[in-house]
Amino acid sequence: MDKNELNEEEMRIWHLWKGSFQSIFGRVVKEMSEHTGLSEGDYAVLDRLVLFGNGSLRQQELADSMDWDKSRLSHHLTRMEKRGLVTRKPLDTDRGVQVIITSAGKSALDEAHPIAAKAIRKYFLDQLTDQDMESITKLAERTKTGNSASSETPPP
Amino acid sequence: MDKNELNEEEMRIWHLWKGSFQSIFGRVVKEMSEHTGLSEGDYAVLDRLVLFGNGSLRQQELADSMDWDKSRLSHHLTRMEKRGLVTRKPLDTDRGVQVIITSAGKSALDEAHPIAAKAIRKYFLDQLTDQDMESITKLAERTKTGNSASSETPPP
DNA sequence: ATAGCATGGTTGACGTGTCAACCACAATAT
DNA sequence: ATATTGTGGTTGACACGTCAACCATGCTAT
Repeated sequence: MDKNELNEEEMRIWHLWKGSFQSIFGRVVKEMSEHTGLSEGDYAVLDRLVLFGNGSLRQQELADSMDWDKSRLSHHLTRMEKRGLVTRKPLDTDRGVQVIITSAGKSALDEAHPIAAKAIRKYFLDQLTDQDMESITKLAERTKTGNSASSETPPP
Repeated sequence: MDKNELNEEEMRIWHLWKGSFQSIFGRVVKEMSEHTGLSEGDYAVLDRLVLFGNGSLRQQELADSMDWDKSRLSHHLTRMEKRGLVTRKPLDTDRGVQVIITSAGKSALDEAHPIAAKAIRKYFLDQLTDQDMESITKLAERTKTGNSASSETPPP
């Protein structure tokens, strides 16, 4: 096999894998955002705030738990703050910032949960065989890097 | 099982699947763009131009083959044109537009091919067992929609 | 004291994506 | 003649992501 190009079979696998992920994931995300007004990022932020911080986390912890860099999170929180989903409060102990979910954010999250669950079932889980699940699990283990902070059940 | 929420196991599978795709795909794309200056979209456009059109296609055909809407493609081509990777020429038969790869575009594509192949091998193919491949193939078949135009070997 | 560095964040510029509105023109329908 | 619909594409606004530069502050080493 020439290491510098892919044969038919290799291409096929790569594109099937890429294609099914993007198609399935796209449908889930679209259904979520259409029915809740929350983007994937919004949902991830809100879910972590209540799951890991009981409603608030410092910005750096939030960034780590999502594997987002600080800049991305800063921009995203600015947009979310503008929409009233979260608040930011500077800490005095430290130069850190505390991110706090608002009641509007909490409501949005509560509404989003069942919708996300249904979409994930419909487009993903219902299509999986036991073999698929085993395969997914093992591949994830095999390709895991120093996957630090994401040890608990994170959002979609 | 409550249809309105996901249990631990369902969550776990969903996040493993999402996580490994994004991690692997991210590494491939990053390696490609770092070593070639082409984004995933650039590469996809250029590859289809030569593969399906021997160097040129009308814009609508290109859009269909990539499953991009016309607006997305229009914006992307504007940027690519600015960088000298493609040219656009209006057709007189029709109100269509012909998209033509430039020699710079062709060179960039030629350089990108082996780099893409190596990255896809390193981060994806080398990690797959036969069972994974079977699983990927079957899941793709199971979730396929009216998948119209993308019948041939498309780029990353 | 002061220079260097790490921490925690913000900002601006720019590439990428999506949506809705628009435009030019042709083919039909009323 | 005038309106409707379809085709093929552009445009502007705005959400999202990434990168590099910046800022304030505190810690360490000289």
